[in-house]
Amino acid sequence: MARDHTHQVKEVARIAGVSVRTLHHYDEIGLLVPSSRTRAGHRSYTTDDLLRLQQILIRRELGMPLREIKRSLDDPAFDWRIALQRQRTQLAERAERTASMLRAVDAALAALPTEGETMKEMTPAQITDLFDGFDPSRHDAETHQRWGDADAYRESARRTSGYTRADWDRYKAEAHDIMSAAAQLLQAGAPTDGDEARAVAERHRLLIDRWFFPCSPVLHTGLADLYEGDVRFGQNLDTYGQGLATWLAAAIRANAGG
Amino acid sequence: MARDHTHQVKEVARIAGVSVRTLHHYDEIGLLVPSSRTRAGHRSYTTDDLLRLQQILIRRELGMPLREIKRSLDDPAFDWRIALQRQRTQLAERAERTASMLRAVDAALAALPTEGETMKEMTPAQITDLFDGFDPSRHDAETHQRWGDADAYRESARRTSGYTRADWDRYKAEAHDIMSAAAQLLQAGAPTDGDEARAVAERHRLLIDRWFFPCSPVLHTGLADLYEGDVRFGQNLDTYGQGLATWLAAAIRANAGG
DNA sequence: GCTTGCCCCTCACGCGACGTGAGGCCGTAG
DNA sequence: CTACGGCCTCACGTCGCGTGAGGGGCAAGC
Repeated sequence: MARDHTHQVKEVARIAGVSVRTLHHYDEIGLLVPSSRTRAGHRSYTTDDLLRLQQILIRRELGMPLREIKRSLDDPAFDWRIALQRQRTQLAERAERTASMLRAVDAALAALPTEGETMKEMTPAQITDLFDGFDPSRHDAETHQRWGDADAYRESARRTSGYTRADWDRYKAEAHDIMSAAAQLLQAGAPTDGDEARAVAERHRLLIDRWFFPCSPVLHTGLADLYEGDVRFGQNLDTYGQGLATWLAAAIRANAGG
Repeated sequence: MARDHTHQVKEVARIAGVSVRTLHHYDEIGLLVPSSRTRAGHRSYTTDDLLRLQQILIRRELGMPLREIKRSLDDPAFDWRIALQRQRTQLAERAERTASMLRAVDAALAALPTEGETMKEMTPAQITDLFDGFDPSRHDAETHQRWGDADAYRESARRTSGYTRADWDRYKAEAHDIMSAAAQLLQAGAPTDGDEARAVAERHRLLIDRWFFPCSPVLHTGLADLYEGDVRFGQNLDTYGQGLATWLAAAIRANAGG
């Protein structure tokens, strides 16, 4: 229990996954001053020092500048609520940016010349689509105004809701195609880890991704569980063929795992 | 149609959401040299330049150093489609990471002592608890594979598959509770943006989050669309009551938006 | 014609969070 | 006694810009 053994720099660096120079730096700026030194002047880190380092690294990962980290750790009257809320808004902005960039990537993919065709000129609207989400002032409108105000919400709602009847019809058609393909494969006895099954799973993933939310392969497996587990949904999916939900879920996992 | 209009720096900066200085910098280091200059020496960006800029910004956001970006973009073997598709998945992963960090911060905020009354100084132990849900090892699995490797991976693997029969029964019971509650509210004519509806939506979000995948409120709205849009699912959900899918979707959006 | 703005230009220094040597001390092992 | 690995302290380099300073171009209004 009494692990009051002290560590020297290289050990600490290895344990924490940072460089020795970083520890020197943190010492220089007073962010992490080792509790003691050996007579030879070598830095000697205690377990408490390691805990402090852990806190430092967590905050650094959150994007907090070192100066702020120092204050937050040294000042007992530090206002955590404000700090955390600021981190929250920063993270929320980052999330928005990432999501918007995904849309931008999609826009760029859509603008790609199809099969050897030459690139067409783009309309201004297409160009702005390319950079949708890159402009900080846009989500300033969203975040600063509490997310819920009319304009900003509608802008974001373009993805999160408000599909038209025609949109739904298109979605249903696309979904139907994929489900039919899956049902055919299932009936033909195709293995869930085969190339065809993976292709179907990937099509399904991209469908979700385009229509609803960023759907990485990993998240897709979670969705597969949801499909498979939710009997209500499974029963209906199975109208396409006995056990289709299970089959598709397995294919999705194979697609993500390989 | 022939939109071969060129843009000057400030326009490009505004569109792309970067500073003019940044564009100057990219010009200096040869990363993005505008195709032409006016006789006055002003930079003049074409649509192709904008496309290149988009690539630059995406890669930058993904943490690629500018020097590498330049090399990869100048490489004659560069394939737009492959690059864009790879970026799609990387962005999706990043979105997941950001979402999980957001939830960790939210959890920390929720764990804060309520209202300045008893808001004395926090003990180091309390602070540690605050960040309990925020173990960097999880994210590092993706970034540099530092701290934890096996454990973190297993944690995530456990989530993505392999539920037992008993697990499913428990899930179904929990889901049934929530759906019943929602059906009751719907029948009682409760508004979708009321406190009760939001509570149900939040319970649903946490259900998904615990059982299937990290489910932020924003992603939850996407799932709501999926619920609402997927007639097959909607029909079944509606066995709980007429129009339940639509009602729940609206409640979810209200819960995310407010 | 001249000023007023607004946009543009080129230096050029500053900054945060380290990286990267240079040059030297400490202690143990051969 | 020397080699070696780990530690130390300067101190300058790097990356991706921010932030002025000092000045030109050009259309609009006085």
